[in-house]
Amino acid sequence: MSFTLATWNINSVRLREDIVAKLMADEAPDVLCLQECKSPVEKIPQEQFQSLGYTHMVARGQKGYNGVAIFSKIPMVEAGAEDYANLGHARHIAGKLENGVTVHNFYVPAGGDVADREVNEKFGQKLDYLAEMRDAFHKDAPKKSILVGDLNIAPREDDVWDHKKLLKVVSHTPVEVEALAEVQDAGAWVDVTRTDIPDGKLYSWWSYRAKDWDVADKGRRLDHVWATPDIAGAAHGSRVLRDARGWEKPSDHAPVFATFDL
DNA sequence: ATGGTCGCATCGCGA
Repeated sequence: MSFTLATWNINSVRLREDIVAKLMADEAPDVLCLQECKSPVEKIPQEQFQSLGYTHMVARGQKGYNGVAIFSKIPMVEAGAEDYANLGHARHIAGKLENGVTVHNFYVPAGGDVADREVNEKFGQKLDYLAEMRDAFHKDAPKKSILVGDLNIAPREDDVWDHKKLLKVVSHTPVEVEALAEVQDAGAWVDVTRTDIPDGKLYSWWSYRAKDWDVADKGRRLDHVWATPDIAGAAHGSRVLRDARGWEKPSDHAPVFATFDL
């Protein structure tokens, strides 16, 4: 069977219910992973999504901040949720699809403005979160798994609009890039997006602060689709739906897609 | 070099 998965930092699922529904109607991924839902689970607007065929949901939520959800047309059993670095934040949810594939949906801490844990506690929390992700995948090797989400790190030079200008900017510092590589190595995760689209600039986020985001194109690839080696070869058709960044009242992130033929 | 924009626990904070 074949299924398509998308990941999207939605920046409030309640405010943007209609563009989530638009994505579901127009693009119809079988599985849609959202981050920054900014909603308690019980206030996630499920009715419209169910009517579009997304009859299965697993989610973790909190009021105002964070929050992750997986909507699926494929039956799903919840496999769990972790609170890495003990932040008490809703940043991870995992679901197991009935085809045996486990989907991990992450919202890694952004890390604040200063890339120094001595003066910026949030940066330390980001590094701690990544270290605990690494340790968890090292301890329990993932199989038949997909990891997606807003990882808040753009690892490659061509994942940012200007590598040199961003070397000291949180999301592209060498220490973060190394920490993300350690997570990836620990689970033997394959970067599906960059396997499919190996060359050229590729972004999934553009700041709200640039009114001419499309022309200026000062983007970063913060949103990722990874898979374990046993299913990574089945992946194809990766893309960023850049158009969605220009929709009415947009999120500052665009959805990232991949299809798996299993 | 600075400030710029969003969303919500809304006039401060996180992104």
